[in-house]
Amino acid sequence: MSDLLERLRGRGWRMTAQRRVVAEVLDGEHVHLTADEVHARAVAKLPEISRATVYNTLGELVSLGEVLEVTTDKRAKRYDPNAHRPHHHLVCARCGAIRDVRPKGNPLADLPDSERFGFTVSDVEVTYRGLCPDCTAG
Amino acid sequence: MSDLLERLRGRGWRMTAQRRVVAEVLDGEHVHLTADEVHARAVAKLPEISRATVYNTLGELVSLGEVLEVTTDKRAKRYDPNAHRPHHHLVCARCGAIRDVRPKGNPLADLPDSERFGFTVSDVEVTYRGLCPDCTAG
DNA sequence: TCCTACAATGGACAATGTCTAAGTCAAGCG
DNA sequence: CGCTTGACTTAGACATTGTCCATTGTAGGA
Repeated sequence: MSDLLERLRGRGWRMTAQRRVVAEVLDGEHVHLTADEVHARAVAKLPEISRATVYNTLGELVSLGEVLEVTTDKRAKRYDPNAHRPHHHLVCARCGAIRDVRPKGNPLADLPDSERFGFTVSDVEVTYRGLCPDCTAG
Repeated sequence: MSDLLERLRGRGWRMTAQRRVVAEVLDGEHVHLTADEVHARAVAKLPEISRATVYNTLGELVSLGEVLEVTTDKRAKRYDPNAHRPHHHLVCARCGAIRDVRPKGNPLADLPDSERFGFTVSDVEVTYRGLCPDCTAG
């Protein structure tokens, strides 16, 4: 949204048609798109945009903390525009559908010092796996 | 170990030199290898083993539940021979090192029905991210 | 020992992501 | 308003990881 564009401009991001389009695509649908899906949608709005630019722009958005990378399977990374609201993911093992969920506890607190092996732990990623209603029925 | 080979034989697995080598590699080091790393180590023991066979065998071991697939980044899948002891992973964001850890809580229980959206949830995967001691210091 | 179904091989192919050299353009400056 | 400049974009080659298939080999039973 313009929010996002505003923030980026404020950080000295040079605004180009390509970047605007990528940001719009991410903001338009709050689903988790792969880089290629983002590219496909971007091409629909700006036919000459290149794949490299989409990858670059996504990478920059991730660095800036505006977008999260999600790796649920080992196919493509997915990009999650919902970076400012902490949440986890529920993935269908059959069809790959992804839902955002918000469990109760705080998994970070569940990792005692004795299990940290000197690591500076800064983040947790929780992925629930199962079958979505459609795949359960089918 | 022979344990693993025993179990596989008991399930009617046809025993070949290639499969034995792959099982040995996985069992030898309790670290998390990528498919190509498994292949490299297997080649050292049995030079003519092919990449396809390693991939096939790893896939079968996963299907049989003897080995777990771990996807921490979007590089290669990693294979975790520690399938019979539930655990989670602690990953260094810089160098990629992986440790097995055992947090206290049960994240499955932290996902209320209202957040399950009709899914049949069967599994959770928790990945802690941070910096390992070496990378924290460096 | 011989048969046969299952397994292995190797090489082509597919999917995703990265890099580079050259051209293009946003935005500040005069 | 028109330069200038360095950041941005492009196209396509390349790299990595994984999958498929037709052919050849072999484990294990009869």
